[in-house]
Amino acid sequence: MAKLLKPFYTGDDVVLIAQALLGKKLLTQINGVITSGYITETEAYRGWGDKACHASMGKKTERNKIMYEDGGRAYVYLCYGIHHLFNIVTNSKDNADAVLIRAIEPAEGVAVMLKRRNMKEPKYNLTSGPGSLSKAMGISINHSGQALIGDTIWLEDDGRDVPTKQIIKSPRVGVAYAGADAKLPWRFRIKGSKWLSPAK
DNA sequence: TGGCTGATGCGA
DNA sequence: CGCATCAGCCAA
Repeated sequence: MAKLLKPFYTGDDVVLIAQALLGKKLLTQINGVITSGYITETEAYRGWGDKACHASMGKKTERNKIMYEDGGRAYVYLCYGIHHLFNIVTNSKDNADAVLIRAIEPAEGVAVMLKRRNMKEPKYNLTSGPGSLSKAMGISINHSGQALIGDTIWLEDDGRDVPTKQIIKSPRVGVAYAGADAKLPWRFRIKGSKWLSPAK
């Protein structure tokens, strides 16, 4: 329905944006085929003062430089040499914030998603987990830097409301190396959804 | 529960 | 230039 536009992404509080993204619809159009799903799980990463962020303490590399651009772009990177993880860059230029999308609830194009994942029938793990959902949606590192305002990857507000009390807040996954920042409750999940990555 | 996987970005 | 690192998945 209503496509999310630039101002949504350029807000300066990535923790709020990460929560606002819950219930929003993520769509991709790859080779003319549309797949989509509703976001059920996110994590916030802040460039300034968050050691768990790729761009913490102003660290800038060939891979993460896209995080320093202004909001509304995709940041896709390869994890463990296998998994393509999809992030949404937020905030203004030189504020390297991003939201990692960890899980979605499939909507359109389920048959295509199954094919991409070599699965026969839909199971809850079809799109739960950041690597899984990228694969199901056809997102790869080739899309890193891609604007989210176009017609390849974009988000819509379909009117799904996620009240604050329905949001589970917990520490982020796999960031033990970040010291005290590992305890920040910046992982957000929709309470009761069956389409979440395994709780830890 | 552990093995696999390979680009990334360090230190040398 | 080489190798340790790693924000995960899948087959058992």
